[in-house]
Formats: sequence, structure tokens, C-alpha cells
Amino acid sequence: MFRPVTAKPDFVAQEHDLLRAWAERRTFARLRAQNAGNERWSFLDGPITANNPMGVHHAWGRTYKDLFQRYHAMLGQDERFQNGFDCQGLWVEVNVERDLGFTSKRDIEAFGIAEFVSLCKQRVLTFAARQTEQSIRLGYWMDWNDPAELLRLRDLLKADPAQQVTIEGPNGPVTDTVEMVVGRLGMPDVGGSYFTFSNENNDLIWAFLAECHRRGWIYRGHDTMPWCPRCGTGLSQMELNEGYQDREDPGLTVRFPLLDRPGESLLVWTTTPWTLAANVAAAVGEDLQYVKVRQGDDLYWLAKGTLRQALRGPFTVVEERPGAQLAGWRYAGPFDGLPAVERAFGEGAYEHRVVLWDEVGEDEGTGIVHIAPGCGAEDFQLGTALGLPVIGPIDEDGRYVEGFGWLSGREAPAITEAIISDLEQRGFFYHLEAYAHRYPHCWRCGTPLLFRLVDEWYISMGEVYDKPRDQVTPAEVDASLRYQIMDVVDEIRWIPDFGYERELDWLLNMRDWMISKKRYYGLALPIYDCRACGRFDVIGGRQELRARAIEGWDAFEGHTPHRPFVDQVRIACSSCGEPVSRITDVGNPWLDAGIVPFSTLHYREDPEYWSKWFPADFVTESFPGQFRNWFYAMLAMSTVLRREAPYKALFGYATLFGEDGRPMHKSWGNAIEFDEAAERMGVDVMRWMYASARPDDNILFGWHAADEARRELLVLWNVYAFFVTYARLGGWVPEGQIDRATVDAGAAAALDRWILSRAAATAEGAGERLADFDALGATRLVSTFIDDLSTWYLRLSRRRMRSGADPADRRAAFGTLHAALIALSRTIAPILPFLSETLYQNLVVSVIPTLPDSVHLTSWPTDDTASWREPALEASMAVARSAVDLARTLRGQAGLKTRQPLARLWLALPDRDLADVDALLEVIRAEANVKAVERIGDESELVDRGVKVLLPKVGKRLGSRIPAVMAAARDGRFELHPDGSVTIEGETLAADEVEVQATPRPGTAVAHHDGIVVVIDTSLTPELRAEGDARELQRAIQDLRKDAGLELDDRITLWVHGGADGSLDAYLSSVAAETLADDVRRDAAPEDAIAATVRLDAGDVRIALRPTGGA
RNA sequence: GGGGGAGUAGCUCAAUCGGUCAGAGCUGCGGGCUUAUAUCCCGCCGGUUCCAGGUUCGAGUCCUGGCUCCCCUACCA
Repeated sequence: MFRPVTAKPDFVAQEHDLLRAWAERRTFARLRAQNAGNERWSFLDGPITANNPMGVHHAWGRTYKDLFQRYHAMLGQDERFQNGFDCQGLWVEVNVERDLGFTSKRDIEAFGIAEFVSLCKQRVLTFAARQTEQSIRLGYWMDWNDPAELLRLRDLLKADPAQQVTIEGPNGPVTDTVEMVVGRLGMPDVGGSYFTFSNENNDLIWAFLAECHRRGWIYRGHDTMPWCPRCGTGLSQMELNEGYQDREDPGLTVRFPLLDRPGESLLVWTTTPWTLAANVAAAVGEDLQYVKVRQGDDLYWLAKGTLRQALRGPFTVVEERPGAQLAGWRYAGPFDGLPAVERAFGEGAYEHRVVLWDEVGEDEGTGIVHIAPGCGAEDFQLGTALGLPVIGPIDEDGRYVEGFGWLSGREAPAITEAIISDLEQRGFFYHLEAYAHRYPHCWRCGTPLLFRLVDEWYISMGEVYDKPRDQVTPAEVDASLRYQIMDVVDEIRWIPDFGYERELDWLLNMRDWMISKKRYYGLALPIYDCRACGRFDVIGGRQELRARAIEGWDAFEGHTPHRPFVDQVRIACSSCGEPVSRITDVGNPWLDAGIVPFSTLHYREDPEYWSKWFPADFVTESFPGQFRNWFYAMLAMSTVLRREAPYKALFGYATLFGEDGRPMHKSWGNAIEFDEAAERMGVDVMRWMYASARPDDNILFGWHAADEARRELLVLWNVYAFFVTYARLGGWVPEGQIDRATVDAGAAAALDRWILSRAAATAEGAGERLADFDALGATRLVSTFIDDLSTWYLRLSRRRMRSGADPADRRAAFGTLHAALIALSRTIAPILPFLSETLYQNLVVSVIPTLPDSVHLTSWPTDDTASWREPALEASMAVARSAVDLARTLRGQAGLKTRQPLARLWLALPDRDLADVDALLEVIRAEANVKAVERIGDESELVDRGVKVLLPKVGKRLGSRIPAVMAAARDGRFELHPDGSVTIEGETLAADEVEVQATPRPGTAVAHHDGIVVVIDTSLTPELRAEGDARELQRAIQDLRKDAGLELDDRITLWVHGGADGSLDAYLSSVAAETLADDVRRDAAPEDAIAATVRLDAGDVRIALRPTGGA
């Protein structure tokens, strides 16, 4: 027997119950065992940053990851189910610094690098545990570590990283120091999620870098780079774009007095006054026109095209020259007295002068550009080309270094006002105004970036050829990594397809990959830069390092490859033999995530395993940013190591916003925490919202949207609750198996066959959509089916399931609905793992012990349901539904309630092939509540024959004749031929170019749609009126029962007082039967009975009821 | 600055190869639903498909120009 079902489900409580049940029954482990060794489907997880609790936006991606993996598991495919955590990088450091109250790198050095790195690892373990708990709550089935075990390791790591610990791995216990066990997380002997801080991950990146070096692609660049003064590190091109923000800076115009032209000055514009101390030149455009203007006693040079925007007050132009003639003019710099400037200029015997630069324009400023090669990337390039001296004025923290007089030690960006007033006093100032522009900020801490002269390490991405890609020769591709990556991109399916173009665009435009960061926690770059000879070595792994070590190995032994221990090891330079230390830089974190197609698939330890699971069939992430981050890093690393694609299909989805369309932000009140969402709306509701979102559009997430999703699931719940309630009342249980055989025994066989056909079509269609990574398509099909099931099948079948129905028919109805619900439960299992399981547990497990004890252990349903398909019957039922809609429309117009029976309905059906027409007519008759349905044809006075011209078929052929033909068809001016062809306006259309349809004759009250014409008989006989009254009475009694809070099977005594003409009497016994009345009295009810008044055609009637028996 | 995408009802979104009448849901109003459903159904209100041209028998859809928004990309001081 089924367990009773509440009409008001508590989804959240059900989800918690199922999480417990799955854990107890080891359902997931059994699923994995069931599929082990089968054909593989390889999903590769993009690592989630283990730095904070998971947000609802993560739940979007994790819903996709889970549902596609579950779908493939139902196909019987073997999967790895490995989650990944992104563990290394500045974002972790920034948070640990914040917790410790640090403000600069000096604080970290004073605190101790070893302890700082350990705290970073501890933070990762803390949030890996947290995110694991949250993911499990979401129903995300992965090979999770026990969160408590992760926290235990964290605590042990904090207490003493060197202590021995034993943990349980998949192949038995593993014993090592805590530090090394943490370093082995995710590896085969330890199991669970992969962690990018693992030894193997770091080691394989070393191998990758060594391979790059072997090919000559690693180099050290000396360049002016964007620099974050808070983090004390440069930012790569990938990171730069994340942080552009609108900002207001000073737009400062200064004058540089010309040394050889007394009284004359250059006018120069800058938005970074702090860089003026590093000025070495002023650039003009060779072909631009420059003018000398007089303002009072002053003479200024500037570009002619900038006069209006740059000058303040009246002026007179006194001279004009092309920029080329200005070149070489000497001028007095704004900070010439500073020792650093004197030193830089003195060494090269240099003086400030005007130089030519073809990048100079007139759109902004004065057309004369302040050049400080130590403070700007393009300035540096120009300076290098012209051999100008370079002045690097600031240190890691953004403070002026020694030699800048009163500026030294002060923070460069904060000192703008002091610099301006200083310039004013010394006569260099001309004008100041606010200037709004987009300026790069540090994407982690939000600090505005400065440009600073630094050494960083790069991987060369290879030349960009100045020709279309299809003209690049194979030899040229072999010489340029970026083109090799592009070839790999061609092999991949990009969803949505614009991803393909976007990735290629990035590859064509990207510059070399800056891989170094002057920080503490992260991949230790294995670069050993020899000061003695200037050559450098790149070590390809821990073993190689051990072999090459000449000192410090003992200090490193037993530690993960992190700072500071790895820094102890020195090797002998391969060129000159001198001892060399590792550069202290750590790596770009995208190296960590990019190597996972190799490190997590045991590329080195188990090549056979690797070749089975590589490339991944599927990866998915939110695409903002990832085309130049994770997607790119994997492509680059896979191309270098294998020159093949690391994944076959990539599915990207957009961004999650609050319900108001703005980014979620706590202070805006539109943010929803994952935990709150899970415990208030339930994760299945959340998953339904995500699965039915358009992935390439942003999703607006909020409580109202959740309510809509919940309502949809409630409809399904109600069908299920109805079924169980009545199956229990009727004592129905399935006989042995779920079987369609009972269906044909029922009186409503066509209806039953129809819903089963729809269930089969839904399973088939949803499977096709899921196989194509289209969750939205699958949910749309499911939604339609739920609607069919609820508003059509159940609506028409309710009577059949009540007591008193024909027993065989009743069994057929139960059997059908049971089978349909189970098919649906299996179809929605990947998307709604909880709701589907709740249904399955009751519909199957509680009554058929021989079947799998979880819906998630069943196979995808199409094999079982394919034979249920009857497309012609589905088409036929669609016609019936349209006809009933039309009848209801007509009733509405005529003011006749549906419960008022009518004598007749006339119906014309379209000329198409329809299955089970008799059953269809009966459905229409019952639903339209008429005594008889009469089919009408051409001969009827109610309809005409019309012709619908199928435009897509004939459009091209008819061309300009179309308007005339269409007009004639509309007016009925055509001639039908016996073979089905039609002549209209002299054009003959073949039978398959038109559809002959019934159309209403003018002047009749009819409704029509797509060849279906419905007419109702609106005349009411006394008998019909009485029957309508009886139904109205019955409905009122049922309402009253509900008001009285009676159970479905409570029996009553009924009073019906009034309705004096006696027309009701003939129906009272059937009313009594329907309302479970043992006794019907025709007199006034006692005072204590529950009563109401019903307005009937025959007059007002007073009804009352009271439970009978022991109630 | 360069490239891509989008613009459809008050809101969120549909509309197959260009096919003649642009549809759903939400919101609002009216009606209905003979005991699953605080649910659903029917109807009404609501549209210059961003604007202006063009191609075509026919344009939400294709082309050109403009406007607005989003994304990607870029060294502009």
C-alpha cells in the first residue's frame, strides 16, 4: 500500500529526509558501482574558489554539472564525479591578510611566510568543507570528502604540520605528515575532491613550464606594468580587464619652460601628476600642426587642434609650425632638482627634450604628451626605442623611493594636491580640472593601479601574423603557440556558439602570458635565475629538483612545494655551475586550474587511466572572464603538452543577478545567501529555476521567481497526491510490475494510451535535449507534460478513480496514472533529484520491492516507454482539446456555465488523419457537458469549405500572384477538384499545397480554429435546467462539506429545503450518492447543522448537512 | 577606438527556412472550474516588434544608416 500523501508538501523537510536516506543506503556509491567499467562519460570540473561560502550563483553552475552527470549516469555511463577546489592565489592571501589586520607585504614578512602560507591552506580547508556541505545540500552528487575530515586536517595542520596522521583512502589507510596528506588530497590513494594546491598539481605545472622553457618560450621581461600598491604585485593582462572602473582624476595642464626660447613654454597635459617627477621627455606628433599663442605675458606651444579644449582665457596665435620642427627642443623639467632625476640624467648626459611619437593625438590634452618611461607601458616602449633614461619613482607599496626629496616615502597617488601646489609655487602650473575616465583597479582589493617598472616572467604566445588565419602556413603555425591553440579551439564544440569566436578573438589579441607574482602563497615558480652568467634553468618536477639540488634539500624534504621551504633549495647553474636560488615569485593562479586535465587524471602516474578519461566530454562554467582564464589556461597547457583539445564540448552560461536586475549586493537588499535559499524555497525549486533559465542570458534570481517555479512543481505534486489518496481509498496496488497491459482494459483506453504516449514523448524529447546540453529544452517539455497530466488527463479521469466507478476502468486509470507518474519521475530525476525520489519511493519502492530502491538507480526511461508512442493519437487529442476550448468560449459568450448540460454540440473536424475519433468525440462530449456531439460536414448549413493556402510551400512559385490568391481563398472564390487540388484565381494548387478546412458560414454563432468548428445548442429544456440545478446543488453541497472540514469518506445527513416545483426530486438520489449522504430530508434543517443558500434556476434552496454516525 | 550580441505588451520572455492574424507567463479586471490543486481554465485590457530607409508578392526575422543597452577587446597621456 502507498504511504499517505499530504496536500501541502514541505519540500525542504523532504529534502533533508532524502539526504539522510541516501547516506544510509549508500545510494550514490551503489550507483557508481552499478556503472563501473561501462562506457565512460568524462566530466571535468572547473574548480570553485575555496575562499568563501558558496553563493546562489554557484548553485546555478552546480545544477548544470549535477544534472548532466546524473543524466549520463542514467544512461549507464561510468563517470569520475570529482569536484575541484581552487586553492592558491592572491584571493586567499587577501582574506588571510584581512583577518590578521595586515596592510602590506612587510606585515607578512614580519609574521613569517611559513605560518602565513599555513593559514592560507587552513582557510582553503575551512571553506572546502563548508562548500562541500552546501553542495551536498544542493543534491550535487560527487565523490565528496567528509567535511568533518577536512576540518580535522585543518586543525591538525594548525597544531603541528609535521605530526603523523592516518586517513582512510579508497584503497586503504594512508599515513603521512599532516602537511603531506593535505598535499595529496584528491590523488588516487586519498580520493575525494581535487585541490589545486596538491603536490601533483604543482609538480605537473613545473613539468609544463619546463617544457615551455625547452622550447624557448619562457623569458623575463623588463617592463612597466600595472601594479597594485596594496598587494605589492603586478597584474597580468588577464586580470586587468576585471577591474576597470569609472573614476575621476585630476586633468592637470603644466608648462615646461623652453631653455632655448626665453619666455616660451610647452603646455603638457597629464592625469597622473605623481608621474611628473619621472618625466624625461615631451612627445609631439610629427605631422600635427603646433602653434605658439600669447596669453598676457606668456607664450605657450600646443597643438593647433587642441586650442579650444586646452587653453583658458583669450589668446592670440603668433606662430605655427609642424611637430617635426619642434623635435629636439630642450626644456626645464618640473622636478629637475631632485637627486634621482639629476643622477638619471647625469649618467647619460641627457637633458629634457621634445621627441616625436606617432601615437600623439589631439582629442584630449594639448597635443604634447608627458613621457615617463618608468610610469607607463607605452612610455616605456617609446623610451626604449629612443634610448631615453628611465626613472622608476615608486617602490612596491607605491611610495616614492629615495632620491625624490620631500616626495620620498610618501604614497604617490595620495600626494596629488601637494604636487600641484608645489608646481604652482614654482611656476609650472597652468590649469587643473576634473577628468572622468575608466581606470584599471586591482580586481581583488579595488585599489587603483599604478604603473611601475618591474621584472616579470612570461610565456611567449608566439607571433601574430599579419594575414587571415587561413593563409597562415603549417610552418608558421608550428612556430607560434597561439595559432596552435586556435587549431585546438576548432576541434571543440562551443555552447553557445559565440564562445568559439570569442576565444579565437582573445587568442589573436592576447599578449604574452605573465606568469609571475611577487607574493607568498601559490605555485612556486621553478625558475632558477643565475646572477653569475645571466642564464636561467626551469626545473620540471620534484624529482628533478632533488637530483639537481646542491644544498637545502633537507630543509625542503617533507614539505609541500610551497614557500618558504622550497626556497631553501639551491641548484648549480647549468651554464656556469654557480649556485642558484629559486626566484621568489609565485605563479599565476590560472596555471593551477589549467593543469587539471592532466593532474587530476594522473597524466604521469597512470598514463593508461589518463588516456581513458582525456579529453573531457564536457566542461561548463559561467563564461564571463573564463575565455581568457580557465578555458584559455586549459587550452594553452593542453596544446603545449599534447597539441590536442582538453575538452570536447564547452557549455558557458551567463551571470546571476538579483530579482531587480542588479548584481546581488547585501546593502541593496537583493542578495540571497545559498543556505537561506535552500532552507526557504528548497533546492529542487532552485534547481528548477536554474534548469529552466536561458543559459546565455543573465538570470534574475529572487523569491518571486521561486514562487513561480514552486507553483509549477506543486501542480505535479497535486497530481501525485490525488493519485495516492484515491489509490489508497480504492485499495489499488500495482500487480507485480509497472505494466501498460491494464490500460487496454479500461473504458477510456484512448485517454490512457494518450497520456502514456505523451509520457514517452516527454522522456524521449527530454533525453535528446539533455544529451545536447540543453537543460532548458528539457524543462520546457516537462512543463508541457505536467500541464497535460494535470489539466487534461487527471481532470478527465477523476471520476474513474472514485468509488463506484467501473472496476476494470478504475484499475486501468490507476495503472495508467501510476505508470505515467513513474515515467515522469525518472525523466525529471536528473533535474529534480529530491522530488523525483519522493515520488519514486512511494510509487515504486513502497509497493514493488523487486525494483531498484532509488529513482537514481534506474535507467533513463526511454527503453521502457518507447513502445507507448502513438503520435496520431497525440495529434487527435490536441484537436479534442481545441474543440473543448472553443465550446467553453461559446458558453462564456452565451452565459451558460459549464455545469449546465446542453442538448447538442455540432462539430467539424479538420481533414487530417485522426486516430480514435469515437473516443475523441466522447471526450469532447463529456468535457463540454453536452448530451450529444454531432459531426457536421460540407453538406451542413453551418459550415462552408475553406481553403488554407500553405504559403511556405507555394510562396516562391506564386510570387506576386500571392495577394490575389490569398484574397480569393479568404472570400471562398475557389474550385475544389476530386484529386484534392484546388484552382484559385486561375492558379492550380496541388493537394499538398493547401489544407481544406471547415469554416463557419457567416451569420452563425460559432467558434473556429485551425479547421475545427464548434457550434452549441443554447436552447434549454426544463429537463436540462433541472439537471443543471442538480449539479449546482451538488457543487454547493461539496463546498459545504469542504467548509465543514469533512474527510473525503465522511458520510452525512443532508437537508434540502425549497425548490418548490419539485424538479429536483428526480436527481436527489444521485446527488445523495455523490455527496455521501445517507439520508436526504426535504424539510428545514436543525439549528446546529452547517447550512448555506444556493441560487438555482428553480428558486433559492436552503441546504444543510451534519455528519452521521459517530462523528 | 575596434569587434560581437541585444532592443518585441507595465514586467520576464517566445515566435522553425522570411509566410500574411506577433504569442505565453506574471500583474490588473471579469467569468468559470458538478471534492486533486490557496490550483487551474476561459475571456478582456495591454504592441508604431527602438527609429528611418531599402530588398521582397510578403519583414519581428534579411540589408543600410541612426539611437539605446550589454558583453568582449584596446597603451591613449
